[in-house]
Amino acid sequence: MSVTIKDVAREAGVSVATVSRVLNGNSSVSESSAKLVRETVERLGYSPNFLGRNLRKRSTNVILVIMPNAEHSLYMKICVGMQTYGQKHGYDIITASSNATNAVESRHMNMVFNKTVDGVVLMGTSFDAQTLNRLADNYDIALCCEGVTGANVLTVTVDDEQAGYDAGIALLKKGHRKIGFIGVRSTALSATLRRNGFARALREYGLELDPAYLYENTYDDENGELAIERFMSLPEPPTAVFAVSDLLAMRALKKCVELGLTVGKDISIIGFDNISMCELTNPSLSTVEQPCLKMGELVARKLIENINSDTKDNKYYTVPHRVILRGSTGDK
Amino acid sequence: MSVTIKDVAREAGVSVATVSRVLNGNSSVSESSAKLVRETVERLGYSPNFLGRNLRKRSTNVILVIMPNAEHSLYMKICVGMQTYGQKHGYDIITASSNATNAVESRHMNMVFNKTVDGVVLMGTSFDAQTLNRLADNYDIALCCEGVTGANVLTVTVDDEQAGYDAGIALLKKGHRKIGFIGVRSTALSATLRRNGFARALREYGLELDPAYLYENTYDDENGELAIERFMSLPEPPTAVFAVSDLLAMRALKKCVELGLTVGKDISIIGFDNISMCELTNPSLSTVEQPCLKMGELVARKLIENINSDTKDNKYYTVPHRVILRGSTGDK
DNA sequence: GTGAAAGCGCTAACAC
DNA sequence: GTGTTAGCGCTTTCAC
Repeated sequence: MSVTIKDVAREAGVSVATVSRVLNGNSSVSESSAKLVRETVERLGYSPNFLGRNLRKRSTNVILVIMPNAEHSLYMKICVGMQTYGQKHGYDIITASSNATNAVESRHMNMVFNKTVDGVVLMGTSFDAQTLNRLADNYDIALCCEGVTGANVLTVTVDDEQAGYDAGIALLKKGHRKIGFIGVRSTALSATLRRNGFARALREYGLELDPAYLYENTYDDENGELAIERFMSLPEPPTAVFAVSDLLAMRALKKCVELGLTVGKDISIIGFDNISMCELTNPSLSTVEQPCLKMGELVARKLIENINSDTKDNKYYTVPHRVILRGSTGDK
Repeated sequence: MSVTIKDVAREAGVSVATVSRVLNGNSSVSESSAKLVRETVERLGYSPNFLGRNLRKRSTNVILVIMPNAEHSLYMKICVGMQTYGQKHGYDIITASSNATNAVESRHMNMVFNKTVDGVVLMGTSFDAQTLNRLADNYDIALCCEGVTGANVLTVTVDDEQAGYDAGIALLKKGHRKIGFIGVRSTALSATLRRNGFARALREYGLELDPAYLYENTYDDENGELAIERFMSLPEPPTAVFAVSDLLAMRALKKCVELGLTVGKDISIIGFDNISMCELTNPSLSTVEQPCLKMGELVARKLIENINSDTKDNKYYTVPHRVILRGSTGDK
């Protein structure tokens, strides 16, 4: 049924080694044999079986990305960046989603253990530092978007603390002094770092992070709405809000509009990520951009370098973020 | 370095065949050997190499999904549905994006040819019917979301014509008679079918599809805005708009708001897909839901059945859609 | 119930 | 420049 290298060799009247050489193009083959082989490959519609090839080579040139939520366009954009780099260097990127559960994440990690893939990128993992370090000893793994304290593992993120600071400064510069913070309470570092940076910005203006202006729960966008409800019930509601994700911010924005507020005037909102949807809200949403393509390319490059080297680079890389002001933020 | 079945066999003092039998649990092995093997597997941290296993079994239990645009949450949601079914039946789902270009799609198809995956689902393909039929003869492939006329290939979509009809009727029932249509001009069937259904609804109310109310270009969301600009410059602008995708509809909605229109009152808008973002616009967006999870499960089930059978089911399946009315549609 | 051995399709070391 | 052959890790027949 399926045509193999043997069939090609027999048809072309050469050995399988010659066919293999032509296909891989590293060893020297006479032009006449090469031509003959290429023609035969074409004629039979032969495509090398990668299971055989990879088994022999002990590598697959495939990288797995495990993400908590495949419906979040941020992650998929990063994958596009990885693909861009991977394509140029002979690697395929495949994805799997863990629904942010450890059990599913572990299941997918089997693809690393059983050599289905050469390496894995974890976009926000449920593994702890100790586990990650143990894994990194034996396999090529990288973290992206979300670092883990104490994990001595290749990591690519934005500088979340600085990004939080920059978002805060952007609002402070617009004259806002009462600023609500919609965060996430979890083991995840990034949300905490963003809050820390935000608090640093406030301090620079002689302000403290008022607990009343602090709403922290999960990334579920419903919390954007709940936060606004809480903030607006205060005697002195904030005039601006910083949310650690665009989805939270969008839901907050929607709630504000429903409450009759003019966003960008009565209240300013800034999100985080710069998903494409930011430009489709009314008004469009200010945000802190994560350079997804750049992040994807960097993590792919570093991971592939690790795969092909015996000295692992387990450094922590940060990529530049960028505050983007749109209609949802205005002067106080 | 990597521990193999041989190591386990040696350590446990049994043959590799016995280890294999224990691992696969089909053949009969004495309880004592089985226990011994399991303990040794545990102790050595053994994980079977899938390349070896798959090479021998001539299958990988992996299905590839090729989608034109990985950032579209619709596709990812369908993948979640596929995963749900796949997980229960021992299949992994991996994804790749083609950026809607034939070259990239073809490149990814290599994973099918070289046996890296057992089958493939194409979410809107650039291959023509003839090519698809030829491929389907030799490989297990399925189309999802978007059928191809003349392709005798397993396909799962909503009934696009009926869905277009239902969307039209929903607006007509609200009293609208001047309805703009934002469509897509391409080889893709679905957009055309939706327009046909929409036209059928109009005819039922004694109306014709007015070319002035017809804007057809690409899925690029910018067209939502351009369409509204065109419609609103007409002497008699439409009082409602039906767009063949939520993204087009959202961009149209945004433009209407910018023009000072009250969406849901001055103008009604209905989209297509029911992506989660529909509830985050202001007002929230009416739409025609594609049952992503159901579609994913169905296409996974049918494709896996095909993979494991020698008689291929190449039928065209439709799944039920649903009109969801939200704030963006109101009475005329 | 268990082991020996063949072989899945391929690459690469070795011989010529 | 080319062919022969071992072997990647696994499953599965075939003996016993």
